[in-house]
Amino acid sequence: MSFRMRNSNVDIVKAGPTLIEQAYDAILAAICDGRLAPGARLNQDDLAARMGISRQPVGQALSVLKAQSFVRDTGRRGLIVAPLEREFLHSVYELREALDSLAASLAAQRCTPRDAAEGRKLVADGREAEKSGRVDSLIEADMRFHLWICRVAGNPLLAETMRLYWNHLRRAMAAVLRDPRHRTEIWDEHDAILEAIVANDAAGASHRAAAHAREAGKTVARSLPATHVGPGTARRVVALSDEPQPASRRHKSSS
Amino acid sequence: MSFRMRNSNVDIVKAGPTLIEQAYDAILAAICDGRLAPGARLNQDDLAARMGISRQPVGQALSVLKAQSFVRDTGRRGLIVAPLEREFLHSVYELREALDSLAASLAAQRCTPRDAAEGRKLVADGREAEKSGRVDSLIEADMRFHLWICRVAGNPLLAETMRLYWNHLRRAMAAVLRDPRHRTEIWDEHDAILEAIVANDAAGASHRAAAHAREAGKTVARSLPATHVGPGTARRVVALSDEPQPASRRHKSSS
DNA sequence: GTAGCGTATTTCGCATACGAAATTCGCATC
DNA sequence: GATGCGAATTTCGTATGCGAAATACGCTAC
Repeated sequence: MSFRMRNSNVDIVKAGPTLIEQAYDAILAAICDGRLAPGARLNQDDLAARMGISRQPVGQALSVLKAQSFVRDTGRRGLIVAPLEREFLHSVYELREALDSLAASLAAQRCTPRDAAEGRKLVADGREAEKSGRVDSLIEADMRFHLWICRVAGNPLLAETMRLYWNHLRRAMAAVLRDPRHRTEIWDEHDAILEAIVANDAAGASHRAAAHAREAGKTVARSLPATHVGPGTARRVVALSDEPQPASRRHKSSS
Repeated sequence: MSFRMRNSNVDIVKAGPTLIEQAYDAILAAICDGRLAPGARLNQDDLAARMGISRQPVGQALSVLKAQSFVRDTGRRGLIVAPLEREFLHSVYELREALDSLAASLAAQRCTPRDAAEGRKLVADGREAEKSGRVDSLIEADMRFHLWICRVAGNPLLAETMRLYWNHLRRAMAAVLRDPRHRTEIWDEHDAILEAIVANDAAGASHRAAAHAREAGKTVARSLPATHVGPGTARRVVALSDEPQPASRRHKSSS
């Protein structure tokens, strides 16, 4: 038996990443970075073949993604990637404002020097990404900074909820950041939030975070004038792996 | 979750409730009203047999419930009903305070006379349930009132998120309401929130809702002193259906 | 050319089959 | 009686098979 003595405890037996989890991660990543376009039709057989696994784990992953509004039932047959709808993103931003505000407030009450150092590094990374001009780097830095706040806030449910919301936002942000009118004060605002948190100024951090989220929401609303970038787009899906994998790979023994 | 077209001429084709959804509803209901005790081990075969279906839809339902923290991986083999942990409920109440506050504020800005009538009826029902003294009726009335606010708020994502949180809270509330020290001002506070919403007083509604949630959280913390009502309890599960169903029922043709 | 209709194909939901990991039980040993 | 080891059992993850519903296709009639 796999008894592994650590210095104090025995380490928790972690169930290895199952194909379900891998499929979930892969599909979600593809949706969020746009490789699976909004409105694109999702085919279980197709996805399974691309990943070299059977339909079963793909179906389970899709069930979860459906519950999280990343994919949507067409009513007839099959699923589509959730369209980028203005209304829905408005909903997300409304919640985000409340939750970011809460997170910043809590983080300000719990921020340790170690946390502060980490936060400062994340802001520095963000400014770096801003200079580089690469959109995906910017989005990632943005997301990391805000999820850092959630982690410092010490509320796991808040962190998990925001992880989901951010994956929704990521889909829209690519469009926003390509928009020439996009805001350039983002990392100054982040810096201000950070310093309020580090200074244990809960009210200040909360207020700044709410204002930041509100502005971000406005920017997205401006860049997404169409009701939705919908099913009509029907761009060819380039997902996951273009070549169907040999498809036979018994269990996880070969991983 | 599902966006609903208002006065559209043709009605949307709704895919009938699949066994996955039925299994999800059944298991979630059993968890929330305590028929499946916190910490109880969940067996796919067993659940499937009780419901007279195969493991496949049960497994998919459990995947979703796991993502929503209603069940938890044991790490080794199988799942358990999530224990009622004080820390986790604290997390839920922290979020609830922020979201109820938001919901009340939005609802106050959108409340129509028709909504108001509905809300008043719900409060009346709640007072009735309070007189009856039946714990499950009280919980249901409480939940309905707060979800009414979310619906009036007009943010579908908020409503769905609060639906999940309330199902977590329901599990704890049975214990709280049986506690003789439980608060009796609940429906007075509800009434005050309602009247602020009806009067379009966003700030007042928001403030009262936040205070209400904060008090509710304190009460739960008081009634759940133990770190968790955990796996040790191991009470016999009386779930769903005690007799294993004949188990053969081809497809959904017989539904 | 278009409309109507019947067939073929796609694709999902669900059931079942199979292998692997891990627990449980039994048995032998000290 | 307690302990160590191996076989039987449990139970999950995954693959595959099957039937149904809906779409897509093709054919015929006008």
